[in-house]
Amino acid sequence: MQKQEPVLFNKPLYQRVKDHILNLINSGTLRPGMQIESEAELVTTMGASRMTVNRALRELTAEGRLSRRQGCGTFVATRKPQAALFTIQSIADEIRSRGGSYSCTVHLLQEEKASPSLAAAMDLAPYTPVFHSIIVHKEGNVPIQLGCRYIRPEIAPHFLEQDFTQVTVSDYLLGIAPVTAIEHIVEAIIPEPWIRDLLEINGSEPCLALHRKTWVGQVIATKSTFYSPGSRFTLGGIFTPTSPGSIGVM
Amino acid sequence: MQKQEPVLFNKPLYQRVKDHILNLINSGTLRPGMQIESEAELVTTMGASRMTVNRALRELTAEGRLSRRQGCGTFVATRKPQAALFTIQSIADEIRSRGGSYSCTVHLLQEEKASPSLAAAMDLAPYTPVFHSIIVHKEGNVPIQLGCRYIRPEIAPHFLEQDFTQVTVSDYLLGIAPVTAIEHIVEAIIPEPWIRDLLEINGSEPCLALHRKTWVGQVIATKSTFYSPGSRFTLGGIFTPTSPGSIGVM
DNA sequence: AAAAATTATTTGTATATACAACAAGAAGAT
DNA sequence: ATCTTCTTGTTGTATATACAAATAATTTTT
Repeated sequence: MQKQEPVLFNKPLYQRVKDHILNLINSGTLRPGMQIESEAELVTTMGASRMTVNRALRELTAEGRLSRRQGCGTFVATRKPQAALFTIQSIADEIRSRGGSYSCTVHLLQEEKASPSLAAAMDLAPYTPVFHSIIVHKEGNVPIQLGCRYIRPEIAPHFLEQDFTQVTVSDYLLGIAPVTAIEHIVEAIIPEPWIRDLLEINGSEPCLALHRKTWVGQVIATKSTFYSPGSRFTLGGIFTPTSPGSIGVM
Repeated sequence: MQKQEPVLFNKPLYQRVKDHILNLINSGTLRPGMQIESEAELVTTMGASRMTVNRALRELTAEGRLSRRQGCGTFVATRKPQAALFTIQSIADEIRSRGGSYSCTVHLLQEEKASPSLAAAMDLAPYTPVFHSIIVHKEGNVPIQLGCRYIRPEIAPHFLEQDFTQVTVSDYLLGIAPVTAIEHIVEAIIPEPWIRDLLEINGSEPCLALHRKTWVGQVIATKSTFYSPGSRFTLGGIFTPTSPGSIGVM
């Protein structure tokens, strides 16, 4: 006997509630900051139980589309464009999240005049002033990476006054400007002597260099990160179609 | 009179269940791929109801720490594997490693003459022949990413004869040529209609585009990958000074 | 009028229950 | 032996209920 085909194309109910809200947001009916129906109202309009509605709204909140306040209501999240799409994870968090003790040393933090080659890379006129920082990040006493940054001063006028042993450069910059694009180049190099010194490398071992250009509108910051030999990192990783978008960058 | 401070350090129960699992993972008691207690067992060991346990495990799954299969069990998600200096991880392995069924569709595989802009990006003379492929990768029936590649023919003369439903393009190319440098550019775009069609996107949701240039000596291949909305991936991640270097790239 | 207390609304968490869907193994039929 | 069917255990979803906690509006008191 043939088994009856259920043919249940229907998505789960909580997913239909999520789609319903997303449609209202994407179509512009619900705009950022506006309050949406309460759970109780959605229970009647969608014909779902409150727990199901609650799950839908909770997941949309975790995905950064909604913002909820107990006792107040549910609102369409104001999407700082990059906040929903980009989460740039700091090296400090990375180390602490695996139980290590993080510290860093600021070896240089000053204004310089851009060399012609740097100016070209940053779309500047030669000898324009730029901010330059060199910071070594450590896990315990072991140097992990060396960050060498050049930043256009107009983006962060008070850059030189910051205490980057307390707030990472990334965190500081991300609090100031919305990133619109990132470019990465990865290469294997023989580090120059000054890099070997700061990373406490003995011989002439090859190490990884990751060069990052960050666009903030048309303006540009560049960072070169040098990793101690034997370091590994992952470009690419897990991704799932249901989870919120995030990009972690060291 | 000062109001009495409630001092309620207790986290919610579902959070304590999450912490419990995370501790077992981080301490190494539970290793990637191992099966964890079933919901029913956690109900007894943690003293929570099944719905609460279910919520904890569901959120950990959404966060990429666990992998669940209906009827089978819950497993610690396998994160970064491998060694070698460069390990370019294929999307197929990525999907299979978390228990999904991988498939792909070759929508285009032909020789074309490079447009002036493409030729400039690839360091070619305009209208030089290049190989062009468009492939959609799916997990189950859900399109996950769309890969659009241009390749210099002299690198892979038999490119057009391959069956890329059996071997991924990445695997094929890596078997031929040693990569010497990679460049990534990540951006958020509103996908063009033909991309929306292939990724089965309804509205005009923004999706991530990852553009990769690959140097093989001086020669160049380019790939643009478009991710379905809501996808997340990680650029950067865990790195340890003791483990062999590896770079996974999708 | 201002402050305090109360009430109503809304979200946050937790439980018990139920059934569906899937996977793997066991038992039975061929 | 091999295939089929059944059973069992697992996760996935949905509901009704309950109480806690935060916020806003209202009422009462001073």
